[in-house]
Amino acid sequence: METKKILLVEDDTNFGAILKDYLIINDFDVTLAKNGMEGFEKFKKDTYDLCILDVMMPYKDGYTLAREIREKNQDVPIIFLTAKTLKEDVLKGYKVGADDYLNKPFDSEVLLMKIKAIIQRKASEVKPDNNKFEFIIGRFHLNSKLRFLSFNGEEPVKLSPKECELLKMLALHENDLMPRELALTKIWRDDNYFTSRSMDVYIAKLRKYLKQDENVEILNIHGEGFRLVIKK
Amino acid sequence: METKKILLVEDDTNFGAILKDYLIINDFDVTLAKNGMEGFEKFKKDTYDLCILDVMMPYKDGYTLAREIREKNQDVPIIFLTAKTLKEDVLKGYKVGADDYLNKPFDSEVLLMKIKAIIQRKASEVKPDNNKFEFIIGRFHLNSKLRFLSFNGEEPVKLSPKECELLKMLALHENDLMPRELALTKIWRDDNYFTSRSMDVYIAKLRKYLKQDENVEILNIHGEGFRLVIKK
DNA sequence: CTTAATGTTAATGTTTGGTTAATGTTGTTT
DNA sequence: AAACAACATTAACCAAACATTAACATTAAG
Repeated sequence: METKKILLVEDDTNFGAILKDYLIINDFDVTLAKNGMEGFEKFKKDTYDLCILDVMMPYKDGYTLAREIREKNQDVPIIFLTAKTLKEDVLKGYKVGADDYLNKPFDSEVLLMKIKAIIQRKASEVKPDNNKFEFIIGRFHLNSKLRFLSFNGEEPVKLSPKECELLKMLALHENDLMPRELALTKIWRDDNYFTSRSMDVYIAKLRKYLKQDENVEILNIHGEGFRLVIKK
Repeated sequence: METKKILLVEDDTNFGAILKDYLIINDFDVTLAKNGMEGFEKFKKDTYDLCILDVMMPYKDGYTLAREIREKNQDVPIIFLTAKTLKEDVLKGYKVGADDYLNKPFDSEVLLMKIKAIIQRKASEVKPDNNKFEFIIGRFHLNSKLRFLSFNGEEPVKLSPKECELLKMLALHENDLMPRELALTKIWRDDNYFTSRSMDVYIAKLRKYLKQDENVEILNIHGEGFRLVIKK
C-alpha cells in the first residue's frame, strides 16, 4: 500500500514531535502544524488521507479547524485528540464530523490501530464515488480500472499506475487546462522540482502512446499545465 | 429506516437489562443473551444488524464468541464492551474483527452515536452476493461451501479455507479487478507486508490448480490486485 | 539574449510480484 | 506426550514492473 499522508495539528511542540516521529516510523508521511491557522494552510496546500487534530489550541481550536476542513473536503477522516472527557465535547466532535475520538493520554498502538481501521474504511467507501473509469479519447478507449488503453478496439496496451492516472486526469479536463499543480498534488501528492520533472517524463510517454491518432494530442500551456485536445 | 436488530451479550443481568431498555427506547430491536453460549445460539437462529459483546463473561468470553460469529458471518458489525483498558485486549479485539471498542463505564449517548455510525457505514458498503457458493470457472466447478474444486466434472480436489475464499473472491470479480486490499481486509482481516506475501503464495497455489484449463488464468494488475480471466 | 520551463531518452533506483521451500501453528491421533 | 496431518506464514531468491533522476536538447517569455 502506498504511504498515507497525515496532517497532525498539535500545539504542544514536544508531544507533537514525538507523535510525528512515531507515525513516521510506522510508515506514514506526516506533516506537523503547530496551531489551527497553520494547520488549515497546510491542509489547503496538499492532499491528506487523515487529519489528527488536538482540540485545545490557541487561536483556532480543533473543532473550528475541523469545520473549515469539512467545508473544503467532506471525506477526509478526522481524529480528535483531547484531554477532556466531557461527553458534550465528544458529541460535539462527532457532530463536526469526527471519525474518532481519543482521550489523552492514549496508547500509541491503539491510535495506530484506529488510524489503520479508519483509512481502510474510507478506502472502501470512496470507491463507488470514484467510479468513472471508462474514457473515450479520440479513437482510443481508456479503462482506468484495469489500466488498459486500446486503439481502435485493438488489443489493449497496459499502462503503469502513473501513466494511467495522469491520462485519466487529462481526460477529465478534455480540451481544457489541466493545471500542473493539480496533477502534482493529486497524483504525485507532492509538488517540487523533481516530481514536476517526473511528470514531464510521463507526459512524454503518453504522447508516444497517443500519436497513433493524429487527432489527439497533449499540448503544453507554458507555466500552467497541459491540455488534452481532441479534434473532431 | 426499518428497525435494526441488535444482539446484546452481557452477563451482568442488571446492567444488561438497563442497556437493553435504553436501546429499545431508541428504536432498536434488542435480543439479550446472558453468556457466550447463549449468545451464539441466538446468533445462529436469527439475523442481526449489530452485535454488542461484553468481553468478560463466564464459559465463553467475548473474543471467542466474536471469532465464532465471524466464522458464520464476516460482515456483522461487532462492538466490544469492556472494563479493562489494557491495550493488548483492545488490539486483540480489533484483530478478531471488532468495529469498535467501548470502555465501561461509558456514556450511553456515545454508544448510541457509535451504533448509528456503524450501522450506517455497513449499509453503504457494497455487498457482493455472499450466499452464492457455486461458481463455474471455465471448465472448473467450485463449491465454496464444501470447498470442492472439480475439473470437467471429474473427482474434485479439496481446497484449504484460504484457497477457497480467495478463489471465490476472484470468481465474484470474474474478468474484473479484484483489489488486493479487498482480499486482505476481507479474508486475512489485516493488510500488511506479510499478509500480502501470504496472499501471493495462495495466488501461486491457485494458478497451479487452474492451469489445467488453458482458458482460465489469474493475471496481476501491478500494485492493484488480480484479475481472473475466463476466455470464451 | 538570457532564463526558466519543457521535451526526450537513457540510466539508475525502488517496489512489487512469482515461486519454492522452510518454518510455525493447531488440532488430532496414537 | 510424541507424532502426524493440514494449513498458514515467513524466508529467500529472482524477475518484472514501475518511478525517479540525470543529462542534454529545445522552446517560450520577458
